[in-house]
Amino acid sequence: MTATTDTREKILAAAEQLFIERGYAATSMRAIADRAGVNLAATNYHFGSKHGLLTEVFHRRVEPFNQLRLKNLDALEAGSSAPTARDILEAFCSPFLQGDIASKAPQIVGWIYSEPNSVARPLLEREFSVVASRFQQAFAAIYPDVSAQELRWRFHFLVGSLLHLLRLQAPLGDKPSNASLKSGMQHLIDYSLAGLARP
Amino acid sequence: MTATTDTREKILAAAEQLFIERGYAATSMRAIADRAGVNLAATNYHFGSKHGLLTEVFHRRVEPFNQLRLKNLDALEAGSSAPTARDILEAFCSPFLQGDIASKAPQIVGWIYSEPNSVARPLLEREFSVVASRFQQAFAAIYPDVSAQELRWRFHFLVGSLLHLLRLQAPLGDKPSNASLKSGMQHLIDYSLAGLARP
DNA sequence: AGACTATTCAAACGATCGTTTGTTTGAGCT
DNA sequence: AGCTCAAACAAACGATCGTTTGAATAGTCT
Repeated sequence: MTATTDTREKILAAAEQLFIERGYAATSMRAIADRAGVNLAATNYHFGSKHGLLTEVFHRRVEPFNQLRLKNLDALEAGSSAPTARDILEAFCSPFLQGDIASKAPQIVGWIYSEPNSVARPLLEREFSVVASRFQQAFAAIYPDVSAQELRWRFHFLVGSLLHLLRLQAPLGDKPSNASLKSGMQHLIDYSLAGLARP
Repeated sequence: MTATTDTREKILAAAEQLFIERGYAATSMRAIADRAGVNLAATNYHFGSKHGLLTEVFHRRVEPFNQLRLKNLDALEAGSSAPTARDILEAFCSPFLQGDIASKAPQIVGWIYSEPNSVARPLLEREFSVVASRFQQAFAAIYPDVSAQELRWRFHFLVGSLLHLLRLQAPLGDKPSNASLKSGMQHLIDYSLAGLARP
């Protein structure tokens, strides 16, 4: 039993890292098995196929991550005073900084968006559509004078900035580190608030 | 002679489209040769290797494109009155809308940023480092009270929003079209100006 | 103990990968 | 006419791909 979860976990960890480093298509099942230190056939035994492994790698990180986002938003909306735009933005972004639950989530999310549409789109729709619409509604409640269409654009650009931060961690020329993601997120929030809260 | 350039051009066009659709690693030389309607060996004959083909596909679109960006910026700085932030931002973004010179450039640029670092990074450094630093200097001249570090962050987020727009054309739920890229670019400029020009 | 189930393993399956080979083609030149 | 050489071609190279097989192994229950 422990051997099973051990093997599964080692495969997931190895696949996760290799997908982030090289992308899905450029990562072979053999490379995954080698890095995990398990037999090649174990990958197909536990996950059925390469695509099944991809789905599981992505889901196990993003699912608890999105749960935390929604919990944050629920807490805000259940509060006595109306949440500010900064509150909502931090509820959306801060889970990327929680080391315990989301140590790899930033890189996973940054990576999956960069896969070809045929690979990424089904996973994105399944995991993110609920969260995206919930947060857009939250912003709409704050900015009643901004049209839904305009708000979608602003949210779109916010997500783009966020993904770029997650993928590169720091601007070109700077070197990435854990600290730079945290401070980068603060810069991102200040930057995005200016774009979101326009007349 | 015309047969030569014909074959080269057909290969480049086919590779360009397939790289955008499926990504570099997932696109085979056979798929490229098939779509181009040429012999498989012609691909290696004309470009040396798959990586050589990638380099050429990327360079031939981005080179004239960046030239136009720099020409726009030169024209602004040579003008009688000092350029505004909007002027500079439009000099940076508008070439994506020039159908003749850059019909495929938006998708090419959006795609290359999403390739794994081992593939994308060398190409990005070679083609974009000059343009990026020139435009950052232009912004620095306008905002003398903003530190260079802070300005790099803001430029970083601007690029992220731009790339997200180029990759998806429209927010999720909306359908992409030529018109939506043009109007999306206007939304992007308004959005980014707010984030760039903060106290 | 013996039967049953879950997991690991070495080995191989056919398919497809990027690249190379040796030959044939055809236009330009003397 | 004969010569030259870039270009196109069919065919194959060895390597690697995702996946499957069937036997060996370990753990659990009666």
